[in-house]
Amino acid sequence: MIRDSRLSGVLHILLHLAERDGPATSETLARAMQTNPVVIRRILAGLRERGLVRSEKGHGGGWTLACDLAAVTLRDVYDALGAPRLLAIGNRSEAPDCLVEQAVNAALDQAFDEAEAILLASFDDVTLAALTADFHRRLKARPHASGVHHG
Amino acid sequence: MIRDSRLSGVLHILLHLAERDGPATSETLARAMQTNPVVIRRILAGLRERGLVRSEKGHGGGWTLACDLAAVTLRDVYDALGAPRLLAIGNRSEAPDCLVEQAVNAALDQAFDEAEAILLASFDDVTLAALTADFHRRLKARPHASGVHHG
DNA sequence: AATCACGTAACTTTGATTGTTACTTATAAT
DNA sequence: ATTATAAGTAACAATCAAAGTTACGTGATT
Repeated sequence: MIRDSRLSGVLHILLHLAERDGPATSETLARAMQTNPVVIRRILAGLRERGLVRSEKGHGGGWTLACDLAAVTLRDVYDALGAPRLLAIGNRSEAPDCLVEQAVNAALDQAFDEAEAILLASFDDVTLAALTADFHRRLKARPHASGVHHG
Repeated sequence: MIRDSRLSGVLHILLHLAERDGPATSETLARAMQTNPVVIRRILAGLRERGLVRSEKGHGGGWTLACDLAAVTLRDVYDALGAPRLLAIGNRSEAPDCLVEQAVNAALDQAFDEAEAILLASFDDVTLAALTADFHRRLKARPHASGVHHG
């Protein structure tokens, strides 16, 4: 079971954008994220629809932030990604008329629902501004680091 | 991202075993679970090492419960499966020296750890006996259902 | 001995994500 | 206008883990 790291990745991108003046191209972002420009465009397409980023074609084009960092939470970003599944384990949904399976599912679903709610509530509590603030704290503590990527 | 349903599946198996007198063969269990005997053996192998089930070879052999249902929790079963990953999303762990990534990871890890702890605590709270009790409640509410599989 | 059932290694299939190529469309600079 | 740049997107390939399958070995019962 492979871990979906799109949320982590897109936050990474947003924070990088926040540290730039001008637009960043998919090409640039892809190099920073060690992936492919098309992957970047795919991920950011959802965010653009939510008004979190803007894209411009042609010369001098690329991606820019289009939101107030203090007003956007991890939950907003998660939703913009299409609210992907949070839990790696789940119920077999075959034979739902089996009473044994119903009993098992009922017990597990309660635990799963609770955990998901906790996670989403945590996402609600963190703004992008809090992340950039944390980044600058780290930068201050290690001033020799540039904060941007080399490759 | 595919969901790991081994926990759900193995609980299903354990409850079925609890409803039987004699041993059940991998063949029988596989039919009930709509899967392959080898898959059953693979899953139950971990449980046998933990003493939750016993297996006997040869004529009249098969799988039997080897534990006190009231003393075993979902957590024990989960651990016997090798404590598979609970969360479907996670951090990109590339470029860990990037301060942006560190800030992102710190925020997410806190949320992830909390959700995992909640989930495991829920597992601790449910015994197999509670599951069988729930099954019998359902059976009583729908007495026409057999509780076992047809196939 | 013959049959039954688990033990296990090796391989195949499946399903979702991610990566890649190729091409189109829109914008800016010359 | 032409050229260069960069996103938009469809289609395809590569990857990877889980699940399924085959084949054969081991041990127990009859």
